[in-house]
Amino acid sequence: MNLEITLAQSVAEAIKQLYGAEVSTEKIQLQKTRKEFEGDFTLVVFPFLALSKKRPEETAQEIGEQLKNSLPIISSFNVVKGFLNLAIAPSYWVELLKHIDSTEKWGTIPVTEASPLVMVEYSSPNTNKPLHLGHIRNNLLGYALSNIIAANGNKVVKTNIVNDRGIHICKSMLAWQKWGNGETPASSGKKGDHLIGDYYVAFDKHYKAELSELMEKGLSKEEAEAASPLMAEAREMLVKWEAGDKEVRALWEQMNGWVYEGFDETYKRLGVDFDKIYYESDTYLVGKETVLGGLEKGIFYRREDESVWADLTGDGLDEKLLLRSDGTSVYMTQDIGTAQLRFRDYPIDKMVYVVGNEQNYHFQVLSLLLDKLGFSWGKGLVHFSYGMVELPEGKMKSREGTVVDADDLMDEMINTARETSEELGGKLSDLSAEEKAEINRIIGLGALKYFMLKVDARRNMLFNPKESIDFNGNTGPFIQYTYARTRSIGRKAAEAGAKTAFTAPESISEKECNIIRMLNEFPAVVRQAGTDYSPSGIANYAYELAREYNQFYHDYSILREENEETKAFRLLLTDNVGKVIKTAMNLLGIEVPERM
RNA sequence: GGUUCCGUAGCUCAGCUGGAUAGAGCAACGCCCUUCUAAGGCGUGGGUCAAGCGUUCGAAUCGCUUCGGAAUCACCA
Repeated sequence: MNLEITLAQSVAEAIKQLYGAEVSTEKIQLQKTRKEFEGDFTLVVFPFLALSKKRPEETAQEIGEQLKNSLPIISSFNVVKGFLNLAIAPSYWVELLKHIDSTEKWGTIPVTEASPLVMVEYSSPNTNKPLHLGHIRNNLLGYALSNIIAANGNKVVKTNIVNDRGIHICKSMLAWQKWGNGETPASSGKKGDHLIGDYYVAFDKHYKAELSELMEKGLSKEEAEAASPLMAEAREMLVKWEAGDKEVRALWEQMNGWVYEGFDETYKRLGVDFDKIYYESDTYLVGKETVLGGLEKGIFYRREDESVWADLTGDGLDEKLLLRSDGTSVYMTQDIGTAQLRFRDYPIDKMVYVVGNEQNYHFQVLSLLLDKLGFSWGKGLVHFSYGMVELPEGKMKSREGTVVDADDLMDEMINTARETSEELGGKLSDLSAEEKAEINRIIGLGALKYFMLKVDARRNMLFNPKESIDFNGNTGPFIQYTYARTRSIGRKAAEAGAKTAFTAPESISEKECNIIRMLNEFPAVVRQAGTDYSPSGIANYAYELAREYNQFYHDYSILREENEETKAFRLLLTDNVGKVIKTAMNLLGIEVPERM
C-alpha cells in the first residue's frame, strides 16, 4: 500500500526494461512535485543519463511512457528538462484516504514485549530554585521526545534525576534558619519551590554584603571569599549533611519536600510526567563504589595525592577527575552512579539524556567511561543536546533579575489566551466559565509549547517576553484552531445526517490530492522524528498540514456541496486531517480543544 | 589557543541523505465575514542562503579556508 515504494519499484523495473541495467531503489529520487508544475510525484532522471546515453528530456519521456503502461495508478505524466512529473489517478487517492481512515493509530508503531527499552532522562532540576524558561524547553523536549520514541515502537521509561544535595541547597537551608522565622509554604502562601528560591537569593544577598564589608577592611576579593563566615557555615552544613547529622538531614528533608510539592505542581501544569525519579543523594555514593571498582580493574588510576582519574588521551580527550583527593565525588561520579542504579532497575537498551549543549563534553566523556565500565548502552548513549533560550538582552541571569519564571510564564500565556478570545467577540459565549477556562488553558499552553518545540532543538533560540508569543500564523493556536474546525464540521455533518459511505468522486482537486499525500506521509514523518530525535519535524509538519487544510476549507463549502459523493469524500478528508493533527500534537504533548 | 555547534528576508524560524524560479509566520500595505469558526483566506513589496575556493550535469545543502556569534576545556554542579 505504500505509494512511494510502489513507484520506486516500478521505476527500477522500467529502467531495467529500457536500458537493461539494475538500479538500486535508493538511487531513485522521487520527490513531491513543486506547486508550479503539474503532477504529484517527480522523478529526477539525471542519475540515469549514463545508462540511457540520451538527453535528459528523451530519457524522462521514455521512462514516463514505460511507467504509464505498466502502472495503472499513473494517470498522466509530463517532462520538464530532466524532471519527470507523474500524476496519480484520483481513484488511487481516494483508496489511500480510506486506508488511512481505517488504520488505527495511523503513523505509530505498536509496542510489543520484544520492543527495545529506551530510557529518557530529562528535567533534572536543582532543588534550590524554581523552574525557569530553560527548564521549560528541557521538559517539553524531553516529554515530546519520549512520546515520539514510544510511537516508533519502543518501550520508554521517562526518568528524572534530581540534584538534591550539595552546597547550593545548604545555602538555602542556612538562610532559612537565619532569617526565615519558621516561614513555611502554608504560612507564607508561597509555592514551596519559590519560597526556597527566595532564601537562596537571600543567602546570596547577605554573602555579597559580607564580602564588600570585608573588602572595605582591605581584603582582596579572594581573601574575602575565603574569610566569609557565611560561606564557612554553609560548607560546615554540607559536611554535617554528608556525615548524616540528624538535625541537618531533617531540615533538608523538610525543605526539599516543599520544593517537590512546588515542582509537582509545575510539572502537572506543563503536562509532563516521569515513570521513575532518581535522587543524587542516593546515587553519589554508588558512583564512588563503581569508580573504585573500575580502579581495581585497572580502568582508572590513582595519583599520589589519592585522587582518582581516567586517562582518556587514547580517545582524543583529556584526563578526567573522578574522585577528589579527599575521596568525595564530582559530577561525573554521580552520573556514573546514577547509570549503575538505572541498569540495576531496568534492562536498558538505549539511554537518552536531554541536557543542554553546554554539557556536550561531559557526555562525550560519560559515554566513554560507561563503555569502559562495561555498560552495554554506554557507547551508544544519546545526548539530546539542545540550545539555550536567550532573551533579547542576552542570557538569563538571576543576578540581573532577567530570569523568566516557569509558573509566571504559564500564567501569562493563559491570561493572554483569555484576553484574546474575549477580544475576538465572545467566541465561547455559550459555554460555562469552567469550559472557557479549560479551553483558554489549552490554548495558552499550546502557544507556549509549540513555540518552544517548533525550533530545531540544537539551535539557541530567542524568546522575547515583551512581545510574548503570537497566537496567529505558525503557532500552536493556529493548529488547534484548525483541529477545532475539523471537529466542528464533523459535528455539523453528523447533525445533518451526512453519509460517509461513497464511491469515488469523478475527480478531485489538486489541493485534495496534496492533503491526502501529506496524510500519507505522516508515518514517515514520525519515523524521521524518531531517528533524528526531532520534535520540530513533527511540529512543522502539523503546521503545514493545518495550513493546507485551511486553504482547502476556504476553497470549498464542504457541507453545502450538492454532489453527495464529493461531499462525503470531503467530510472523510476533514475527519482524517483532524485525526492526524491530533496525533501529531499529542506526540508533542500539546492538547487540542474540541472547539475554540 | 584546542574542540563542538550555529550564521537563510527588517524580526522569529523552516528547508540541509545535493535537484526545477530558496519557503512560512511576524511586521508594512491592499482586498475578503447575511456562508460549516475571520485565532482565517487572498494579494503586493522584501534575499549576495556570512564570504571565498573546491567537488558535480547541478550546491543554501557536501569538503576546505576565512570572518562573525555561542558553548566548553575546574579537585563547581
